[in-house]
Amino acid sequence: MASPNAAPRAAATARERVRAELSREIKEEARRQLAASGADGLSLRAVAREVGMVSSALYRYYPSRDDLLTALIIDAYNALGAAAEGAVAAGKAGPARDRWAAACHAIRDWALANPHEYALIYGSPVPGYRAPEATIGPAARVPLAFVGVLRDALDGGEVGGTGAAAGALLPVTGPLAEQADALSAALAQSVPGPGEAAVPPDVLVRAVIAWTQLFGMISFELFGQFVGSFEPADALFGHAARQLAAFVGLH
Amino acid sequence: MASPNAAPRAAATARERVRAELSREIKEEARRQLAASGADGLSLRAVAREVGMVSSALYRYYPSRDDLLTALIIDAYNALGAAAEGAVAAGKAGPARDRWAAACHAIRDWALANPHEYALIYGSPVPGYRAPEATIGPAARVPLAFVGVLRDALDGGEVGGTGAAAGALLPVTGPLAEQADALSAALAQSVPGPGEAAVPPDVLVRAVIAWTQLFGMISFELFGQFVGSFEPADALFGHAARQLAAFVGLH
DNA sequence: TGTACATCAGTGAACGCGCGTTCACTGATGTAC
DNA sequence: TGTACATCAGTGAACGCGCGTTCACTGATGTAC
Repeated sequence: MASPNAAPRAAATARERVRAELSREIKEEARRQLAASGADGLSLRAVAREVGMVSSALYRYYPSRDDLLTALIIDAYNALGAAAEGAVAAGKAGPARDRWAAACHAIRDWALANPHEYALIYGSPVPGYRAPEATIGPAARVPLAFVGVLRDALDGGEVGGTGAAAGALLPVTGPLAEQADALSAALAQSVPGPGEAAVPPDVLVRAVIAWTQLFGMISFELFGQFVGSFEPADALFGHAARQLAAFVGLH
Repeated sequence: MASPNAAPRAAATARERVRAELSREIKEEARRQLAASGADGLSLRAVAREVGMVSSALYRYYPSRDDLLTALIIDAYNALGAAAEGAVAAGKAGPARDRWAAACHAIRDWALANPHEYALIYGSPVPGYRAPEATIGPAARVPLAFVGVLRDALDGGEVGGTGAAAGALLPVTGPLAEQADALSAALAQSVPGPGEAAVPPDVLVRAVIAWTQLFGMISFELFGQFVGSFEPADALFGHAARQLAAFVGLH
């Protein structure tokens, strides 16, 4: 803001404010079209039409269709990440297992409310589109929210240790153990976060399994693989969320 | 074949054989384009060009682009189903847990070898396309292959009963239990199959969880969510397949 | 075996559509002195 | 406060593309007697 080579004036000029406003408005309309008809239904010309501009004018705001799509992808990751983080934070007082399940529910709720945005980030890749690096950070928020739950639980002694329950758990060995160790180390140093305990590899691997299960189940629900069996999937989802939190070893 | 109102001659006429041949050739070319550039890259005109026909001629074989797509979807489901069934059958002599894991590996291998066909059936729905009833049967082959493993295992006493291992397993109750009961009953009567034992609801639910985990993990691998952590995912996959077979309760 | 007719496969032109992107331009808004 | 100039937003026309589908047509292949 007040840095030497920032905007010419400390406050945003009128032009800049209008520009930011219109950028937002264009993105909003694009999101509306995405929600209505999916990523393929997103057309620059249609967005321009709706915003009341000529199509070429959009190029003053987004250099190409892909850039607009990238903005939507980043927003979607951030919205979903925020939902997960919010659920975790809201459950601060309760047991770790509940926080984990709450994050799962928040993610599902968001996905059901925003199916096309979900499909955009977790469905088949958009053909011809290559996700830029800027999406990596926002995409990591959901997994990091789960890691946050794990760390808090580790700090509070809320992981594993029931003994009997561990009977059906397979040991993590070989190359998988190496990958998990490396990830655990990377998390410990790059994300100082609240908890200080490093996540043990076997817990991390079980968490990854739970994480993939979550998104597999949501995708199946959204993409129609449950028709005629577990539809509506609310009961299945609630059970699975709790079951997998238990599987991870959370109390 | 020899029924009264079948084809005019018992044997297919030359014309019919040519027609069947060309239908196959068109579908093959369509599959090639699908594999090369995904469902959106599939264009009737391009297929016609490659097959050496004028685009309108395709309409003698497939009434519309959607019908061609449907044919590809059915083939994909059948190919994947056959792969899963084959893996199960090949493991007949071994323990149930291995048969389950073998099916998982067969499915993943197929998905990695045919990513666009996988995306076609398990990725985000193709916009504007509505899957006809004819896809239901082929789509059921994979889940039914898993059910087959469960039934054989139940017949052979290869499910559950370890006691200690069941500690981390949550009971299946309420509406979920009802859905699972209904599905179990439907399976028992509509698919007589090899095993005679009905699948207990809690086993069925755990199997569904394992099933969704499998596809979640494959989708994450294929769609790039593991980059930088568990890539390559071979070790993770092998572990997860065995771990979830154990989770289901298979020996 | 031969002729008259019906069926079918494939052609080529056309319809109507929408798309992403570029480019030279006109005004309006801002900046410097 | 006023003028000269630079920056920027938005216009309108155009380029070049490919698509799915329809339709009247020409030949070739089959069928019936």
